[in-house]
Amino acid sequence: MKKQSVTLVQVAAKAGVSVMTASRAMSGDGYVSDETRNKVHAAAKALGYATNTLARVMKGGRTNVIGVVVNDLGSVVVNAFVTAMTEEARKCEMDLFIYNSIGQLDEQTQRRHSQLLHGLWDGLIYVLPRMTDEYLEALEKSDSPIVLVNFCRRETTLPVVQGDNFNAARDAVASLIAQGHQRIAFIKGSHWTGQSAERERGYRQAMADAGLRVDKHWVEQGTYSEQSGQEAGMRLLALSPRPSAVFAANDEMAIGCMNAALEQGIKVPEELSLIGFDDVPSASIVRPQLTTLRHPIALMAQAAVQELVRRIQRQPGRRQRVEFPAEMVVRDSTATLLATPRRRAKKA
Amino acid sequence: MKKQSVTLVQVAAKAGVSVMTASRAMSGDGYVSDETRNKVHAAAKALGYATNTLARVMKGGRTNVIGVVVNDLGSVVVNAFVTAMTEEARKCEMDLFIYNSIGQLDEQTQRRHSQLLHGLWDGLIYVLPRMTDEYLEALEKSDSPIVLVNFCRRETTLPVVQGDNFNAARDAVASLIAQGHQRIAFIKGSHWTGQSAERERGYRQAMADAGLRVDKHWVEQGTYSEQSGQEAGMRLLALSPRPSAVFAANDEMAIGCMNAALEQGIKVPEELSLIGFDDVPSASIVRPQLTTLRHPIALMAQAAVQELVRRIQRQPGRRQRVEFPAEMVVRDSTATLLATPRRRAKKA
DNA sequence: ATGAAAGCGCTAACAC
DNA sequence: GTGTTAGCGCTTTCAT
Repeated sequence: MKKQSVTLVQVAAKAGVSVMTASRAMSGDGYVSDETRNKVHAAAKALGYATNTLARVMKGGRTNVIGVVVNDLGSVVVNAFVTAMTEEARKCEMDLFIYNSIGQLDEQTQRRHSQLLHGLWDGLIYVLPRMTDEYLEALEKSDSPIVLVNFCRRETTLPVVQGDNFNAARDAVASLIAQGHQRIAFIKGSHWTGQSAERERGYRQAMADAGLRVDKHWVEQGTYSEQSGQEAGMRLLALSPRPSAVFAANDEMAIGCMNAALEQGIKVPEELSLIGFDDVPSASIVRPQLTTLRHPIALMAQAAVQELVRRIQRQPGRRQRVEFPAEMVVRDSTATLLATPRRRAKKA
Repeated sequence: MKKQSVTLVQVAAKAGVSVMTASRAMSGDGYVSDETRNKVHAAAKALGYATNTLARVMKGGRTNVIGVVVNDLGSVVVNAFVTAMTEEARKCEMDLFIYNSIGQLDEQTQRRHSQLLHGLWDGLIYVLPRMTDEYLEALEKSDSPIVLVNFCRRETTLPVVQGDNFNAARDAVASLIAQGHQRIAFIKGSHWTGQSAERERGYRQAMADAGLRVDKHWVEQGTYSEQSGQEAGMRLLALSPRPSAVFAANDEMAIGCMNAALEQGIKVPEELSLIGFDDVPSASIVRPQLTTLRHPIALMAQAAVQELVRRIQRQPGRRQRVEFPAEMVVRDSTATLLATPRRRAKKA
């Protein structure tokens, strides 16, 4: 720490009081006469004194800092969460640091974190976490305040704030069915957070509710990337008869699928309806604009920060798992299926 | 800090040595017999010991943490920088935390930071910083390692890593002139980092080099937002004669301008050529795809981290200001001006 | 090669 | 109201 420039000792000396009195005057709790307080404040200002947070932490104090751990800050959704959380944290008079853990959270990284971060944060929020079960278990045992956002891969004792993927997906697919679609495909994303699985569950539920069979070729595995969506799209569009609608686990894959369709001269939405998830900016830039589903990110971010703050302050936490309904954004990539063109698409 | 679970004291006790020996064994410097070291390591592992970074810092040690301060994490460019820096930091065996200071850095926030961060970071990188002169001066006086990225609003004694805005802008505008354009407009961005001013300087230089006059109505003030670009575009396209090309200080504004043109039925690039800056993802999604300029973000991020690490290790820093050439990405929003349609655009 | 003591800057707990 | 004592977990002396 290279000898902090100005310490409480100097402030106290300048103000002609004891260190403890200076401490009380600065922190605001404990009895200090107005006169003394003013003297101390004046001295502190004159010297340009700044509290050494580390030293305070060493004594068990709060830092008023929230840590947010993400796996992929480049993701638009993650980014939106982080930004909204930063604003909400500020409202709670807290600061917020972001740790971009590229890749999976395993025991190794866990070590580093608990070492490095222990004591630095008052609490931690994991946004769309990709973590091993071991890591999660370690977190569950920890006694420091933690909140998970959009994690539903498995049950946990930690508080979770999440968007409703199942119902959103079911309703979206139901709306396709209502438009006359029967051969509806689904492109999965990575399994990390469990969101893709929930969306798939919603998809299957809607199909089942309508008494429609799900052909095993209609469910493709992607990786949330546009590229993977395009590849999955190629495979789906090569089927005969081909699906008349595709629901992708996120917008990027839906856009990739759209590109695959356009490449083959298949018109969207006339010949192929598409629905994505997340409502990223690109969704309203591509033509046709993408119909999609959207979590209320700002609300969720607020809820997560507030829940964390509550736990930091040892107030009774709210419910253990809070779920927010998603919203469907209908744009131009979905249309009623007029006639069912039973032509066999044989072209490569 | 709520009583750290396992401390060196316990490890030492378990290994049957003194705390100091345990410390030496863990940190690796100082003489410790192999046997003792092994005993200590075993004990540490068994107990799940993790060094308390804070305590170490209190004694003047390094944290191996780099802090990155940004003003707007939502910006695609900022985000790309941060991601690249995180990767580079990891290569240097450092961790990297991000602080998203929404809005301007002034004396108030400066206080908080120097307080909170002092001792926590080994060094700080400011990416596209928006700071008051007072803040910058405080930074210049500080003796902790600091690197600025893409800041050129004014001279500074701090090391700066930046992209070459002037030459990039000049060459881009020169290429428009080579395509026959003469009435070329420029849309400025916010003044924070000074990058817009440099791009404007390049624009004016290219015009002057070609002996072209810059009509004062051709230079519009925007705010880097798509909305502001659209508004500036409306004003520019209402001029008579109207500009045949627009160079915007960033892609978002160029896209806004493109939308303004499309709304008025002005064809891009046939009737209006457009060049942006940054090469954000949207630039290749819009139709026509946007011609733009791009800083080598990954290289710059690496340079910034490496320079910072050098200064942290008290190695002789390299040059005080490093500039990277930008690259022009020619897409479909620019075209040769065939005939100069001198028709008066009178429609509102 | 190992250990003992001192102290980084701050604040809870107790005096006065 | 204010001062004194002690100690957070670690590492830098200095001694052994």
